[in-house]
Amino acid sequence: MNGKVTLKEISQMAQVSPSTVSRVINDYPNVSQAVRERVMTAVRETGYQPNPAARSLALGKSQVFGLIIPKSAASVCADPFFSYVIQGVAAACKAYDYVLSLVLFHTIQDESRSVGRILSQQMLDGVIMTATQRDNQSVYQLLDSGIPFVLIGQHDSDQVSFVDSDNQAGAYTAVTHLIRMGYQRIAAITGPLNNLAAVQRKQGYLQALADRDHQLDEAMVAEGDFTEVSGYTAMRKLLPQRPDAVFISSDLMAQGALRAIYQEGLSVPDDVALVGYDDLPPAAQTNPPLTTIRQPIKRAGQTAVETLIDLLAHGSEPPRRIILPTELVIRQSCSATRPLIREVMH
Amino acid sequence: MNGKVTLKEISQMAQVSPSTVSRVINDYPNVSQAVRERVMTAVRETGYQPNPAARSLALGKSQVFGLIIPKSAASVCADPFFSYVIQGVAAACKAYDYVLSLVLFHTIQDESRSVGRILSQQMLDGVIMTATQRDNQSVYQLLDSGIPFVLIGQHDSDQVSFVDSDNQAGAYTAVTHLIRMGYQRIAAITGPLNNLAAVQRKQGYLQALADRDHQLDEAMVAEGDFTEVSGYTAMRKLLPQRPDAVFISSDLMAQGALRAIYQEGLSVPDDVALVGYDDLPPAAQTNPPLTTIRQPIKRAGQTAVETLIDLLAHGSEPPRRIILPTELVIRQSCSATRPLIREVMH
DNA sequence: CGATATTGTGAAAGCGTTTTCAGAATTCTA
DNA sequence: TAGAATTCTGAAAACGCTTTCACAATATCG
Repeated sequence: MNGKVTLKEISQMAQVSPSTVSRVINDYPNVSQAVRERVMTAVRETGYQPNPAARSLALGKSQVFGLIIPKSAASVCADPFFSYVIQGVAAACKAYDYVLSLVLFHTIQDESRSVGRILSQQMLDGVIMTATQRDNQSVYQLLDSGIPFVLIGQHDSDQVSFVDSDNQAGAYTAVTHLIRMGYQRIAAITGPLNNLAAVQRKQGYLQALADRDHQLDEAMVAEGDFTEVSGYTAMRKLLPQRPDAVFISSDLMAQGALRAIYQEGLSVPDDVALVGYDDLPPAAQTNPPLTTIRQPIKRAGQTAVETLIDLLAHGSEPPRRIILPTELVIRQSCSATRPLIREVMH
Repeated sequence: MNGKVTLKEISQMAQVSPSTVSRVINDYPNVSQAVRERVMTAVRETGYQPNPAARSLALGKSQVFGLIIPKSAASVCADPFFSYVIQGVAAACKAYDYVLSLVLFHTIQDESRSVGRILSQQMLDGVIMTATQRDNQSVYQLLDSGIPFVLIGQHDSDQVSFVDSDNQAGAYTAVTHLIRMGYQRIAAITGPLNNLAAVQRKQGYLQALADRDHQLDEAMVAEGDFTEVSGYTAMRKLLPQRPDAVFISSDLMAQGALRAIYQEGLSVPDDVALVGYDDLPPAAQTNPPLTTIRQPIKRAGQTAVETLIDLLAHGSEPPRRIILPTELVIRQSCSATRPLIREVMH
């Protein structure tokens, strides 16, 4: 139908100046009722929509936020974590009247070259990025570019604003729970250790063991990369050590671990207890349902948007560092009865 | 660092006119080598990035495509289908040098009000939308707006360009497979019947039964809404009819059905065989792995982008109607040995 | 009722690009 | 080597909006 009627044409139809039309469509005061109505009529009749590019140009801002997810295609699809991040960010953008522009990087080479292009292809008022490898350059590129910028997850640089959950505390809680339940040989499957969150969760695990005088056995720790398959592989590596419980740094890896355990004909939680991390819906649908650490992922997305708006309003200094709490969710993948049995056995 | 150096400043630094700078940064011919280098130097020194809003305004296009997913927050997160659509569209956008803007509608009220706002908030060169309820107005709004527009999934209107997979044929293949395997009491769990794809799959089911002279029993068909929970509920409704096989219109619902079956202490495929639809990765990770109909979802996303570019280049008439093939993927959720057993029993 | 504050309106100058047009400088042709 | 063809370059007008400024019209005050 329309698509190309301009403000000037409206102004002619309504017999007023362009300035006045602008005032009307932006709801400014100081326009007489009569004129306002004449303009609104013309707007309605023509289906006029202001041209966003022109508006951005005049205003010097676009009302668009970018969300950058530097992950391989496969991971983004397979890991519901990203669905929730996207969802949270999208919802908050909408609530605050921003448009969301989504950028998925597929390969790492892709990545560093692309940050510049993203910024030049589109006028973005700010950027949110999910955490990435520790040595990744994109963070510095964004920092250098001067664009307001919030990371979901942490980074080594202390200049970045970020939103994250308390990884170490979450892991600590999970492992402490296992210890309290009486498990003795507690293994761990970590995320990729070039990822800060993975490191922090591992530290929580180690700390919990240390605080309760449990021995650390290096062979009881296997590194995964947050994928289902890596959980499977790691668990196969761990099984010969005969752990009676495993703390796993993501639910998705826990699903892989489950596969490996069943394949050996063992049962959960009787032979091996499991605690996961994330508490995304699939966690409740495994068999048995997973005990896990709930991360408020959607809320992190939302908070990231709010933080970005804060940066826009009050400047990027000092960087905001927001840590959201986690929560232990108890389901059936570690037995509630086990400690009783143990005590009887003593 | 930068962020606000303009073309005009570059032109002063390089002692040339703005027109020439524009020519250089857009790689036009007819610029002397000397001048070109002077300009490039200035660009490099300042870290100049052209302002995308100004460019869009001058060019009359933005290089931005919108992807609209009119779904509740919950479904988008829980159903990997959408991850794959997003992934496919994002990858293709990047390949063709478009920026992707993502819009998730959370509620239906949201939806119809919003289409107009989306178009006015951002300058979009085209829109891709995933299928929605049949009576939904958004499609007509988009059509009316005149913006180039491709639907992923079909619609009643014959004016829309769309990309879809062959739902009816896929379902037909699945059910025929079950019949060939010797199953007799074949039930179905459909998607929400206000969704065209759901209807087409149901029709494929009915057709396959009819073609092989199987009786249709209304009580053997239950309607779900593509969610896990609805699969669970539907399966519970179906179980009293003692089906020996069920065709389920999405893998996610099949997972729910599995839960219901296990809860009754029955086994798959010995008591009930299952065929799903989609073949997203979770399908291979269920226990047992799901036989299912593979839909090329990522490719549909990619094709949608390509179609949109085609519309841009050659106009929207006539509407493009693209149907992608599906494929039967055989795994363990329906027994390969069953027909033999049956024949022995006869 | 004249002076002053307030409200309503339009002209015009941006915002940062691209592009058309014309003119200047260079190269080619015979 | 004169003329024509070609290659470079810049001035200026768009693109469609917002906003400042000035001014007219109206309302308010003592």
